[in-house]
Amino acid sequence: MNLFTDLRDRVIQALDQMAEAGELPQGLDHANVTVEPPRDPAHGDMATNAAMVLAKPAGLKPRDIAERLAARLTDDRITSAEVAGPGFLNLRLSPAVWQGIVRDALVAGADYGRSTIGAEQKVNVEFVSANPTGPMHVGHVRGAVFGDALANLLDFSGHDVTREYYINDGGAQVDVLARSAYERYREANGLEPEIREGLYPGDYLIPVGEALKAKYGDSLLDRPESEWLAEIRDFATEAMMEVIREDLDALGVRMDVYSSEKALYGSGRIEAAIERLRGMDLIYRGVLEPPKGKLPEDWEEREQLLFRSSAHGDDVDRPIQKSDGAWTYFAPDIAYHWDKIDRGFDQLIDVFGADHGGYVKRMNAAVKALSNGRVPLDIKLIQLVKLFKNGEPFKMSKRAGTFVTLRDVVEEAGADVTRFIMLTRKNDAALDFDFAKVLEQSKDNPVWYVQYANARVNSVLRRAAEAGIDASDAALTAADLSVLSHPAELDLARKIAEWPRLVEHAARAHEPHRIAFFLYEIASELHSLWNRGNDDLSLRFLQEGDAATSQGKIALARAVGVVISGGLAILGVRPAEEMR
RNA sequence: GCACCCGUAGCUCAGCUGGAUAGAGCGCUGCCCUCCGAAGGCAGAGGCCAGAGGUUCGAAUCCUCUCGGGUGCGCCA
Repeated sequence: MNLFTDLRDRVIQALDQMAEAGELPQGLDHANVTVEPPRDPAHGDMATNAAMVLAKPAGLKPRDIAERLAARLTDDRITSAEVAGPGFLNLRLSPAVWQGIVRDALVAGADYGRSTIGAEQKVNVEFVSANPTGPMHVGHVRGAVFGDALANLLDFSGHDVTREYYINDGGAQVDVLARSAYERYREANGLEPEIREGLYPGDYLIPVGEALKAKYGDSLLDRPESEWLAEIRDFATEAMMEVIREDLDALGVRMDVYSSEKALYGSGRIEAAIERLRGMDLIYRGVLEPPKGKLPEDWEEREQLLFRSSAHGDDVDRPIQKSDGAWTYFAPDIAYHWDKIDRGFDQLIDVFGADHGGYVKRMNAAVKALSNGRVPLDIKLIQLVKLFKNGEPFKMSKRAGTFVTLRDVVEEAGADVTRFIMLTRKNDAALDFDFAKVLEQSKDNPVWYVQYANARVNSVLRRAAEAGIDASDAALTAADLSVLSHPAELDLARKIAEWPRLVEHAARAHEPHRIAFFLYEIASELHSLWNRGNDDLSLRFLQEGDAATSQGKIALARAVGVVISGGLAILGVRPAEEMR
C-alpha cells in the first residue's frame, strides 16, 4: 500500500529481467537503489538512481543502463521514463495512480499509513522516569510527549510497544523526600516545620503531611529518624507517584509498566547482573584517573569496583560501587536494563534529558555486553524547553514556587497544544515555548494552522450534507475520481501518497517530529488549494448542482482529513472538528 | 584536557539516513475577498549550508582538522 515501495519493487523486477537478458551482470546488489519523489517537480513524479548506483559494479555507463531500464519500465501506471542528468531515470505516473491513492486513503481510513515494518518486534520505550520527589515540571513535559508520540509511532509502524517508567526510588533523594514530608507531618500536628536547606520546600508536601497525621496521629513525633525514615519514605514516594500519574494523565500519557529501582535492591538482581558481567571479565577493582583539566578539589585516589565499559565503546571505565560499598546509580540501572533484555525485548529505547548525555556510552556498553550484542539500545536525548510569555522569560510557578510544573503548562496551554508544540523541534534541539504564541490563532502557530485545515475539511463535509450530497466515506470511495485532474489537485494527492513513506522513515529514525512537520506541510497545501477555489471555481470542493463532481473533489479533501487526523493521533493530539 | 550534541536566509528552524537549481515560518516589499471559502492565499528580495581538507559519478548530509555555542566528566540521580 506504499506507492514508493511498490515502484521500487517494479524497478528491481525490471533490473532482474535485464540481468536475465544479459544486459546486466547477475547478482548485483540492489540495496542502494532508491525510488523517490524528486525535489524539483519538473523532474517528474518519481526518480530512481538505479543506473548510477549500478554503473560501477556493472562496468557500464549509467546513461546506457538507464536507457535500457526505461524501455522495460513503462506500463499503464508509468507513462514515461526519461533519462536525465548524470543518470537519473525520471518517471511520470498516470493521473489514475494519484487518484487511486486518494481512494486508498479513504478505504484505509484511520489505518492509512499504518505499516508492518516493525514486524511485531518487541520494543520497550522508557521515558519520563522523573524522580518521585514532587510533581512533574516543564523539563519532564517534553520527554513525556516525545516518548509517548514515539511509542505511538512505533505502534503504528507494526511494533509491539511497551511504555515504561523507571521509578528512581532507591537513592538518597527519596530520603530527602521523607525528611521533607516529616516536617510537613510535624506541621500538620501544629508544630513549626523546619524546612532546612536541602529539603524540598514545595507546598505539594503539605497534603502528604496531613495524610501522615491521619495515619500515624502524633505517634512519630519526637522520634529519631531511624524509626520513621523507611516508613515515611515509602508513604511519601507512593504519594508522589500518585501525583505523577495524575500529571501524566493530564498530558494524555499512559504507561504500561512502572518499574521500581528500589525493588531491585535486596532481590539479588543487581548482584546477578554484576556477576554476569564479571563472568565476561568486565568487572574489576581499580583506580580511576582523575579527569584532566579540571581536578575536583577533594580528589583522592580510591580503589573502586569498576565496569570495563571501555571494552564496549566507552571512553573510560565506570564505577558501580561507592567508596562505602553501596551501589552507584549505575549498578541498579544495569540490572534494570538486563531485566528488560530478559523480558524479551528486541529493542530498547531510553528517553533522557540532555544533561544525561554523559551516561549514553556506558549504558550502551552495558546493554551490549548483557545482551551479547543482540538488543540495540537507542538513547534519545531531549533538549531543554525555554518558557516564554509574550517573549519574556517565564519562570515562576504559582504551585511549586521554584519551578514551573507540568500542570501549569497544561492548564495554561492545554494538552493538545502542548503536545504538538513540543514536537515541532527535533529532540536534540532546544525549544522555545511561548504561552502567548502557542495559543495564537494564526498561521504563525503550527497547531492552529493544522487544526484549521482539518476544520476546513469538516466544513466541506458539513456543507455537502446541507446541499444534499452524500459525503459519507462509502459514497466518496465509490465516487468518480477522474474529476481530480488539475495539477493542483494531483499535487495534493502526491502529498497524500507520501504519508505512508514519511511514517516509515520517522519510525525508523525514531523521530516523531517529522510527523508534525509533515502535517504542517499538507495543511499548507490544502489551504493553498482551498484559496485557488476563490479564483478558479472549478477547484472548489463543492461544485454547485453537480453532485458527482463534488463527491470526487470532496474525496480529495476527505483524504487530507484522514491523513491529518491520523497524524494527530500519532502525536496524541485530538483533531479539531471546527474552529471557534 | 576529554567525550557527546549543535552551527543552514536578518530571526526561529526543516532538510526524507549520499541525489539534480538548499526549503518553510516570522520579519521586509508588492498583490488577491463590494460578509456568501481571507483566522487564509499569491509573488519578490534575502545563502560561501561556520571554515579548511578528504571519500565518490554526486556531500548541508559520511571522515579528519580548526573555530564558535551547549551539556557532561569518581564516592548525585
